[in-house]
Amino acid sequence: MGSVAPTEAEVRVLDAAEELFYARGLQAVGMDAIRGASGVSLKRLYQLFPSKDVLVEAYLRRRDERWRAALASHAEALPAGRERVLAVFDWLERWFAEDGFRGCAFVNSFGELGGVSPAVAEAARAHKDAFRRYLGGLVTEAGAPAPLGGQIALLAEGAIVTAAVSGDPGAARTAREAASVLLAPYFACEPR
Amino acid sequence: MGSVAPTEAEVRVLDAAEELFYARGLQAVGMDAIRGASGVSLKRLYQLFPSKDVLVEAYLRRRDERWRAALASHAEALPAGRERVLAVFDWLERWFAEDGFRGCAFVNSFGELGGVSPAVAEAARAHKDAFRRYLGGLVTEAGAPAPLGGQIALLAEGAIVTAAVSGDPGAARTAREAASVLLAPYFACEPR
DNA sequence: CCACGTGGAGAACGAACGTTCTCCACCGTG
DNA sequence: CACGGTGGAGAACGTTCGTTCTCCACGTGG
Repeated sequence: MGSVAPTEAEVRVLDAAEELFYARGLQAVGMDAIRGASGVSLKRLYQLFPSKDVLVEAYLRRRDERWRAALASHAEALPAGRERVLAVFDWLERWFAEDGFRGCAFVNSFGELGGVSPAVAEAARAHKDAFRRYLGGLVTEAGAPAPLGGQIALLAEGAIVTAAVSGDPGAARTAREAASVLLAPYFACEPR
Repeated sequence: MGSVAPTEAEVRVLDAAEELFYARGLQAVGMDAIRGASGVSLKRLYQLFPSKDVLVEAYLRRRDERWRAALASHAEALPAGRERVLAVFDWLERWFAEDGFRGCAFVNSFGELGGVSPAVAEAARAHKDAFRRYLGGLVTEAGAPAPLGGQIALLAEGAIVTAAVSGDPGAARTAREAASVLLAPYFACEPR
């Protein structure tokens, strides 16, 4: 599964692609815009990514890895348990408040091309699956029953889409409170 | 706010637009495809909807009205109260299991064009707002505190996006169970 | 100096698409 | 029959975009 070390031009292209695709959508961004934003010539761009589809898939792959790594690194600053589960929602809230937040890149891509591109649909499915499994792990390692992971994942998904469409980062806090209630029976006597 | 009675051609165009836009996305469907599916000539199509943007907005407007009316008509078959709130998730489950279900048309449209078309972003915002307010009404008329409406709305949103991306209608049941737990404290002694 | 490969800038090409225009068949009225 | 208006089929137009091609400047090895 190893990618070789990416060249600097590759990084610049992927950075530009991520910024533009996420902000404006996949189809609204042309290869020319990516060339302009990355400063990489069209010829080199097509050497690195032989078609736009390939670039879109690379964008989604890198975004998936980075997003989940950032979440994990935030959650794992806390000891396993209830607090670590709830920390997910704190991380979401910070994300929602970032400039240019526009929801989940995978949900957006799925909405745009999921009906027409199996590769995009599959990337979204895999990302959401990994997220759900990760959350499930947090929940069971906290000592709560596994099915609760699915419920808490639903709250997180709902918060992401609601924060995106309504523009209100507070959805994260609402979700956190609901998750806290769902978790409560398994941590009966601990405070907060 | 009255629209005049729609002509038969208008209905045929909107039916075709809804089917195609929902299944494939907004930008992936050309005016020619809508003309073909509706059997209405291009000239007439442009008389009825002077541009694709206008047609997209009409599609979203009609879909919003119909979707919320269908939900309301299902929920209101039950008496106000806890059951009526939970009935929302039963209705969602049936929707998820329909052929061609591909998530929320507004979330999909927002993902595709929300970053680039204020009209689409606003349509999605308004739809989600109305849904949240409706659910809030169900919750408070059941005697539960209003903030619970927001939590339950998050579960519903999460179920919709999860069912769409993963293809599993069971997300509705997971959400229903979580909602039932959140509701429980306010209906302490009733069964099921 | 020359041959040569590399890479950049941007023109060019072909397809798709939104929108408009042309042409014609059809229909009701004098 | 002449005539005008309506609407359909689909060609045409202009633009955008993914992709490829042309041209040239530059640096390297003989």
